[in-house]
Amino acid sequence: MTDPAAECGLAMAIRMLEGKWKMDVLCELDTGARRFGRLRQAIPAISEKMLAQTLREMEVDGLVLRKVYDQLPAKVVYSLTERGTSLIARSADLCRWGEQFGAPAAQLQAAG
Amino acid sequence: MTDPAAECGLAMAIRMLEGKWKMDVLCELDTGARRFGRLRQAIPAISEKMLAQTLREMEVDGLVLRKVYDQLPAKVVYSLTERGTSLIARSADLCRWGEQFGAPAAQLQAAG
DNA sequence: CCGCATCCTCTTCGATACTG
DNA sequence: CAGTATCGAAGAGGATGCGG
Repeated sequence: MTDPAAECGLAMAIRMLEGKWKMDVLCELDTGARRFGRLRQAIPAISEKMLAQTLREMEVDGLVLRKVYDQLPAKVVYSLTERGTSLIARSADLCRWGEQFGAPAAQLQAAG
Repeated sequence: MTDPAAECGLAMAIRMLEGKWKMDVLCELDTGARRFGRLRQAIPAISEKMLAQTLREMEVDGLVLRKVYDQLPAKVVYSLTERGTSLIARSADLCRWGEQFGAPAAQLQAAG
């Protein structure tokens, strides 16, 4: 673990965001707090298993807050923590970078 | 592919950076152009296969430039493209975010 | 309604051996 | 020196069924 990349804060941010569904959940929760079922509707392609797993990981990383209401039927509301929202805010530069340089990459792949 | 996350430039940047070795190669090449063997020395844990594969992907994404010198023994030099360097520059905010919020996450995992 | 358990598949990655 | 080929292990992710 003496690699310089391991010490880089960017590497840590990438680890929290990599995976098939992290960005989808992050984007959805950025528009407001959501219940489990509502998230499933918003991300139709995701399975229950992966949604639960993704939310757990993001909760452990401190990106997502999980609030349980003890009632029947069960009710759980997910929302972004301050850490989650700050992550999005700090990603603005990189987001614009992707929008600016995204297209050429697809062309390279299509040509190759 | 109608997910909002798929259209986000950040998602594209993440895809280019995710994977076990992308950050290591990016950080190393950020310090200057390197030959294949030199990169292996700098990242001891990586295998030849994974280094070659990682470099290929980054080349396809337009992050890395691969320059071949037709001589014996073979000589290939890798360097960051302007796109690659701009990616690093635009990641500064996120990097600081990771340094700031990184430690608490490890504590959460250790506690859980 | 929320989410875990199981089983299965596909991709990723590591180890080893081989080529120009 | 700079890769490619092949094999096998490990993990991610999908489908389905069950429990609180």
